[in-house]
Amino acid sequence: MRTSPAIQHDLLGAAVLHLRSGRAASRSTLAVALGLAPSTVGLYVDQLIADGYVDESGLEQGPLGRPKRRLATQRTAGWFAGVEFNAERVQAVSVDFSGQRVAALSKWLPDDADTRTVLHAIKTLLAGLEKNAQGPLLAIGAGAPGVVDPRAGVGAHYAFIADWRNVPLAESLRERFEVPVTVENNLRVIALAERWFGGGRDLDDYVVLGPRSGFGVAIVHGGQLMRGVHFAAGEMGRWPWAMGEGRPAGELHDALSAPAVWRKLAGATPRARLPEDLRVALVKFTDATGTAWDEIISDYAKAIGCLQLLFDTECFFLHGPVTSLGERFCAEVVAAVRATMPALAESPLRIVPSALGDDAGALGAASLAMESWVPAFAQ
Amino acid sequence: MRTSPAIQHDLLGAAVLHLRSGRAASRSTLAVALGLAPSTVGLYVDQLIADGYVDESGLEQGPLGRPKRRLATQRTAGWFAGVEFNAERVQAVSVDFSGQRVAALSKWLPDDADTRTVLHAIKTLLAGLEKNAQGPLLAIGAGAPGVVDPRAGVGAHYAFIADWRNVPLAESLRERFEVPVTVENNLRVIALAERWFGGGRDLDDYVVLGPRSGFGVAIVHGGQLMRGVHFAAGEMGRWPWAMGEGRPAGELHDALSAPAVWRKLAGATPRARLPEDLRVALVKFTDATGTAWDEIISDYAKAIGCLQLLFDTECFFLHGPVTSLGERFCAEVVAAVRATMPALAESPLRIVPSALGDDAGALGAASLAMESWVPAFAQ
DNA sequence: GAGTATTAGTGCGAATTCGAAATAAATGAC
DNA sequence: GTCATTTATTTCGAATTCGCACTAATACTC
Repeated sequence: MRTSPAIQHDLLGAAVLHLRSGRAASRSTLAVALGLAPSTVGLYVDQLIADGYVDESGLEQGPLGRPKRRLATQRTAGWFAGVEFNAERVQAVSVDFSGQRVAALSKWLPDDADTRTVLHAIKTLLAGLEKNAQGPLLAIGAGAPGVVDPRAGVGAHYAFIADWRNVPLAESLRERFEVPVTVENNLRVIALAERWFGGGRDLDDYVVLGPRSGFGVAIVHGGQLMRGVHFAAGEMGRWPWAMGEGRPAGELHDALSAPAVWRKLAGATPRARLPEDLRVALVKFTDATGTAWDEIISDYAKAIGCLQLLFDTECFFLHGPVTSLGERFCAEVVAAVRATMPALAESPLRIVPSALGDDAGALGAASLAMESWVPAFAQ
Repeated sequence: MRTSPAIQHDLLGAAVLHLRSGRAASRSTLAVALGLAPSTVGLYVDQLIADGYVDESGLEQGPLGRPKRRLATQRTAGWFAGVEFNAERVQAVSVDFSGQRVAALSKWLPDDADTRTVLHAIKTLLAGLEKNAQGPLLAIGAGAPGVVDPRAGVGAHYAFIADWRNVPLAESLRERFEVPVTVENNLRVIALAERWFGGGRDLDDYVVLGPRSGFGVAIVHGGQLMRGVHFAAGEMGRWPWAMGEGRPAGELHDALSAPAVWRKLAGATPRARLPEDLRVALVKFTDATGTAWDEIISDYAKAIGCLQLLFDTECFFLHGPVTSLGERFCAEVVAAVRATMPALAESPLRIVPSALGDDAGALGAASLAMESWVPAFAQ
C-alpha cells in the first residue's frame, strides 16, 4: 500500500502532457521522461488515476521482460478550447482530454470588424462548442494576429482590425468562461499545432513558414518557441528583397506572400477570398511551369536557404494557402536551394507541406491550452 | 547546528556560478536565483564554505533590515583554462576561481600548420599557464574554428587547417591534463565571453556578429547558445548577397567580412595580417567618408536589419577586427537600419562594439570551463 | 514445467528539501 | 536606551523524493 499521495501539481501536469503526447505510455517510460524515480512516478500515477485523469488500458509487451502497463489520458476528464482569428474570420475547436479533436466552428467576420465584434464572435463560438461538449472546460488557448504579449495575455496591436490595441484578451475570456486562458501569436500557435497534431511530434528544432497576407516564420528552438524580446520575432516578410527585372527593391512579402504567389501564377487578380484564387492558380500550375513558377521557386529557395544557414534546423513546415502547391513545390524548392547555394549543396534540408488543415491555428491554440493546464487543487 | 550536509553536486555548481557571476551575493539572493528554499541554500553554502570554494567577506546593508552576509567565490580554490585558435594562431588564458583573468599566452602558427602542430601548440600554451598558476587546474574549455560537436568533444571539420577532420580535441586534452574538457565553436564561445566578461551580463537574448575571414553570427536565445541540429547555425556568411554595381551576385562574406571591409576602405590590399590593414584603413576612414564607407554601412544595416526582424533580440555585439571602427560605425549602422527598413524605423535597436579585446575567444573558452565545472565528490 | 534472464512496478527506510516559526541584525521612532 | 519594523538566516519537524531490495510478469532454455 502506498504511503502518501504527493501533491506536486505542476509535475502532475507534466506527466499528463507526456502521456497525452504519447512520449510516454507507462510508469517506467514516464519516469525516464520526467527524470524522476520510478517509485515517485508510481505515486503520481496513482494520484492521476484516483482523480480520473488517467486510465490503465492494457499491457504492452516489449521484446523481453514484464510488459508495461499502458497508461492513457481519460478522454472524458474534460476538454480544451482553442480559438484563432484574423481580420477575416474566427475559428474554434474543442479537444478532449486525450488530445483528440472533437468539434470545430468558424465564423466569417464583416469587412469592418472591430475589436468589439471580434471579441463577441470569439465568445459566441466558444459558447457554441461548450454546448455540445462533455465534461468541464479546463482551459482556453487563443491565437491572435499581430504582436501578442503572452505574459500579460494581451493583444498588443494588429493593423487590420480597427482599434486592436492592448486588448486584454486573456482577461476578457477568463471572466466570461472562468478557466485559465493563454494567448499567443497566430503563427507561433501553428508551430504548437505542428508539435501536437502534425509532423513536429519528435522534433525540437523546426521552423514554420507562414505565407498568408504577409510572410512570417515561427521558430522552435530546443522545443521552445522563439518569441523575441518585444514578441516580434519572425517578421521575415519585412526583409528587403530584390524584386524582378523592373522594380529594383521591395520587401520579401511582396514576392512570397500568398497573394503575391497567386498574382504571379494566375495573373493579376484583385484581392479576393483566397480559396478561389487558389483554384485558378492550380489550374494554371498543372499545365505550365513558366517563368512565374521558376521565379517563385527561386525566391522561396533563397529565403529558406537563408533561414537554414542561420538556424540549421531540422525541418521546415509550409503553412497557409501556398501549401496547396504540394509536395512538388517543396521538392523543387529543396532542389533549388541545393543548386543555387553552395554551402547547402549537401544539406539534408527538409521542407514539408503541413498535413494540418485549415484550422491549424485553432488546433494550435488548443495545444496552448493543453500545455498550460495543471490539475486543480484536489481536496 | 545544521543537521546533514547535502551533496547535490550540480546544484553546488550552479550556486557557484551565480556567486561568481554576481547574479547572487548572499544566501537569500542565491535562494531566489536557484529557486530553492532559504533553509536549503543555507545547507549548500555551508558545504561550499567547508570545502573552501566560497568565503564570507562581510556584510551588505540594504535600506532596512538585517544586512546580507556577502558571499564570494574563493579566488585560490583553483583555476580554469581557456584556449581558442584558428589557422593563424592559438591563444590561451587562465582564470581564477572567482572568474578573474590571471594570465594569457599566445602563439602564431606557421602557414602550413596541420592538426598535429595545432594540438601541440595548444598543449604547450596550457602547460605554460599551468606553470605559473596557483591551485589545481579544474577544467579546460576550448574554442575551435569550423564545425564543432560539443557533445562528442570533436572538431568535425575546418577548411583552413590541414587534415582537421573529426579531431577528438576534448579527449586529447583530457588525457594530457586529466581534467574535464569542453569544446565549442569559436564564435559561440565568444558569445559566452560576452556574458561573463562583456556587455551580455544581464542579457538572455543577444547576437554576436563575427566578421573575420568569413562572417558568422552566434545567437543566444533564452540564455542558451543556438547551435543547430548539425552544429552549423549562424553561417550567415554564405547568404546570397547582391554585390555592387558591377557584379550582380555573390555571398554575404564577400561584402561584409573583415578583409572585404578593409579592401573597400583601403583600396585593394593583398591578403595580409589584419592589424596592419587595420591601421591603413583607420587613417583613410578618419579623413573621408566616401562611397566605400556608405556601402559598408548600408550592407551591414541590411544584414543586421534582417537578423533583427527574425530574432527581435536585445543587443548585437560586434566582434573581430571591424570593431576598431568603433561607436561611430555602430551608430551609423543603427541609423541606416532605421532609415532604410520601415518595419524597424521605431526599433530600439542596439549595436555595440565589443569591449572585450583580442582574446575574447580564449576568455569565452574559459567561461565554457567555468560553466561546465561542478565540485568533485568530496569525501 | 522448472529455471534463468529481463524488464516493470512497488514497498519502505533513508536522504533531501521544504515551510513556518524562531532567532539575528540592522534602522528608525519615541 | 527601548521598542516596533524590516530583512536575513537558522532551526526543526514535516513532506517529498530517492535508492534499493523485492515482487511481478513475461520469454526463452532445457
